[in-house]
Amino acid sequence: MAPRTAPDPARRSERARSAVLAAAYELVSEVGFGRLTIEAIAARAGVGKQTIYRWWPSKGAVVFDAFLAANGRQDGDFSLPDSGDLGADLRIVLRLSADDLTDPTLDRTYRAINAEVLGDPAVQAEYRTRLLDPLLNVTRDRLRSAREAGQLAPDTDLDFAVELLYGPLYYRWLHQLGPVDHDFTDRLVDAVLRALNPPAAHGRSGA
Amino acid sequence: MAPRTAPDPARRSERARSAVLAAAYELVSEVGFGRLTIEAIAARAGVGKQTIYRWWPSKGAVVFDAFLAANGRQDGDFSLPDSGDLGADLRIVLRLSADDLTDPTLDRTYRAINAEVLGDPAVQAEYRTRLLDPLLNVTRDRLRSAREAGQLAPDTDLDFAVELLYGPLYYRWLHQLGPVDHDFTDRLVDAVLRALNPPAAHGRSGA
Amino acid sequence: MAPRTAPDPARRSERARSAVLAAAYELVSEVGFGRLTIEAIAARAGVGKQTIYRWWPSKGAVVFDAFLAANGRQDGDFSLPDSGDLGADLRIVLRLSADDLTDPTLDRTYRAINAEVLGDPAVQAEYRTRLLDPLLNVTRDRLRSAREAGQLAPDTDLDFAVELLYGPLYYRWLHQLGPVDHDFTDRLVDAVLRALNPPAAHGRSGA
Amino acid sequence: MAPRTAPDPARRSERARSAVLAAAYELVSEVGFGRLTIEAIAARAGVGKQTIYRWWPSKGAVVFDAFLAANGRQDGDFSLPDSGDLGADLRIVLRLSADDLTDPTLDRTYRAINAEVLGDPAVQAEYRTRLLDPLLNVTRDRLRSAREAGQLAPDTDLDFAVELLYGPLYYRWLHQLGPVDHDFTDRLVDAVLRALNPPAAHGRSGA
DNA sequence: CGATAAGCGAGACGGTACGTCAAGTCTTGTA
DNA sequence: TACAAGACTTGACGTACCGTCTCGCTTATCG
Repeated sequence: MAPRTAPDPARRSERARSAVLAAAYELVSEVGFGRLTIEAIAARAGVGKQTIYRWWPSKGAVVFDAFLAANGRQDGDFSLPDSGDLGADLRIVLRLSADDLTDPTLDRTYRAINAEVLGDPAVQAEYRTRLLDPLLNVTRDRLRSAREAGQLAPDTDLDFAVELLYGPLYYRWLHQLGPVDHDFTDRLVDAVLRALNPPAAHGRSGA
Repeated sequence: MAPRTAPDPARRSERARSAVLAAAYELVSEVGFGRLTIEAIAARAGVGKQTIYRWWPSKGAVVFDAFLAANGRQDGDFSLPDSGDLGADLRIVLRLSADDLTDPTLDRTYRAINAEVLGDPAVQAEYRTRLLDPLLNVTRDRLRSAREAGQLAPDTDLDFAVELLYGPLYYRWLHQLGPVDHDFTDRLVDAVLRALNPPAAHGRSGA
Repeated sequence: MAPRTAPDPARRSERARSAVLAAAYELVSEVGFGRLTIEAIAARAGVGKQTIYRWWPSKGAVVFDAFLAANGRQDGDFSLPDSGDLGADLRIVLRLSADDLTDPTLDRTYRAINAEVLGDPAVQAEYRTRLLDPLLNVTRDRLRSAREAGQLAPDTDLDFAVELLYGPLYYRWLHQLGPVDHDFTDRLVDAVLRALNPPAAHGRSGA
Repeated sequence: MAPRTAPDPARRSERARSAVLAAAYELVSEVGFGRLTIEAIAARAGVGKQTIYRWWPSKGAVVFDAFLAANGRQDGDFSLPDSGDLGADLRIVLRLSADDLTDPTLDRTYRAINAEVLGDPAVQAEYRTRLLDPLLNVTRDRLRSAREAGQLAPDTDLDFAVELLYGPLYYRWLHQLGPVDHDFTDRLVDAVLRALNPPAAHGRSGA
């Protein structure tokens, strides 16, 4: 009944798919997302435009897939260490995030993606499910395990905690308010842990 | 030295200028920044395209000016209350920020501007000087007065404190992680004050 | 060697081609060549501008093709009658030319084309090869056959003769020096034949 | 009552007038009529655009005036020699015409003017009265004096004769059918005289 | 195992918007 | 009040890409 016969994934050309993703990844870091065109991707990839339109709904989706393919988060295989020392573990993951944001190529691509996220709810949804939520989830999991271990108050709002942690990092990076370095992320972790611990929690994690 | 003879601001038509800004402001909230076109702005404003190109370097700059003109931050005339109660004062300003971000029209325009900021360093610079820095400055001033009043530790890093405050708010709004309401901002203020005033507050800050 | 990848004529849309030519032909006779725009042709033809730019180098070339398509000289299939009576045959062809020049639509289009010819050497070259030379050639051929039949002096300069014939016709038409009618062309043929015949050619043509 | 107050010729700036004409004349020979712009004329002349629009109705009129001003035909002061030898006198004037048409600058300007003539009846009318008719008139006068001297038949159609003379010259020049040199014009004069004086010349003209 | 239907590259198509150019008009001092 | 200067509205330019639509040409099941 569907007038538009959906393409058959079984017959999809792997060669074309990866050429498109590679071309998109290169181009977005060369010219930025705004100046990136489907035609340029097709030309660089040696692919017909229709092949792109057949498999991706939008330019954002292509770049997105390209980013995921190049940065290997697509398999949800990453998690936080759990050394028992919450502060140490958070410092590790925030330092890694800072390193990513600081890498020139990733910085550019990240900005491109964030700009798209701001402008297109569909892209935002995909960004959430494929990139952001996985990161927030593993962080939340680590906080939960700390809460269960009694290192955080039983009523700690984990969602809120995660936002306290990543919000300032993201804010500083996006608006270039200062260096996104390990000193900053370490101080950030300390501050968030202070905020999360009730006043009476004298003995505390840092101790 | 200028290769392209610059237009003479003295001869600029105020009628055209304000018509453009009004049209841009309306359109960006109607169709979003991505679907906004210079031609549509010119048509709505009853202005020649050249008049826009003569006075603004880019679509982003027009929208930006339109936003500033409509939201009157250009005169730096706003500041925080200073009731003596830091927490109360911060709650007020964060609530106002949340209200702005929640207003449907402002939300859309804000996203458009932020997308531009991400894509164009020049736009970002203007965003910083004309919108963001004034806000951060008045907030920092309030924190400073609190520090001088002995309500915060003398070595409190005010820049960092400001980022702790606005970062999570912005993060939640941008990625739609949850409702941007007064409950959230109130809890945020509390958390930040806890982070700034460590649990053993008296002992520590007094040390 | 071609820097700009040439379009593939095999893929050319016949529908678009003929719609463009028809629109151009209509418009040039409606508004004249000067007020004719590519955009108007594209709009009338229901065609994208790019389709015109893809296949024709200039507005003049489009109008030109339109004229040829509408007046069917492109196949060089026309020739002069050869009744044996040179004067009679020339009178026929000049009368036909005069009729063309007198037709209101053709007049307007002809003027447009001639104006282009004057302003653009490339258009002129095409005008020569596709419109003018074919006409001059068949006329020259008829004169040659007359020369071979002994009706003209053996040393008659055929190129010159042809110019004597069409020059005054064209001149009168272009500058509107008088009616371009059969009386005029008949007298013109007589005059040219007198000019071509040596003084001693007593008995002949006029007799 | 007239809403648009006509400019007062008495207050006209001679400096501006001649600067405009000079600039127009230079530019038309540099870039051709098609690429000539009013703005360029104004800029080159150091004149406001409005000054041009105030005194000339169209680009064609400016170029026209410029041409006349530069080539001094505006005072109708020229005429043909009358040596008593019609052929010799015609050869002289046709040679001069050919020289004009051959001069690179005049050629370009002439083509520009003729293109305008073709496209605009108003320009054509002015061309007739200010350039073409004066030339045809003096030629016609010379032919008339020859007719009165019995060198041409009493019933010779002088208008027709003039067209026979200039038509082929103009035709060859415009369509670049061959060299516009003295050999050509001399042969043209001979041919026209043959056409006007039929073979049985003596008998006839003497009758 | 050969037909047949899909994905593929290529690229022409009808469109929209771009950023530029020049048209002709209007405004603002200056002499 | 004519002038130089130049900003204004208008409209066409020629270009870049959009997303859709044929084209032949592999390729890889299935009848």
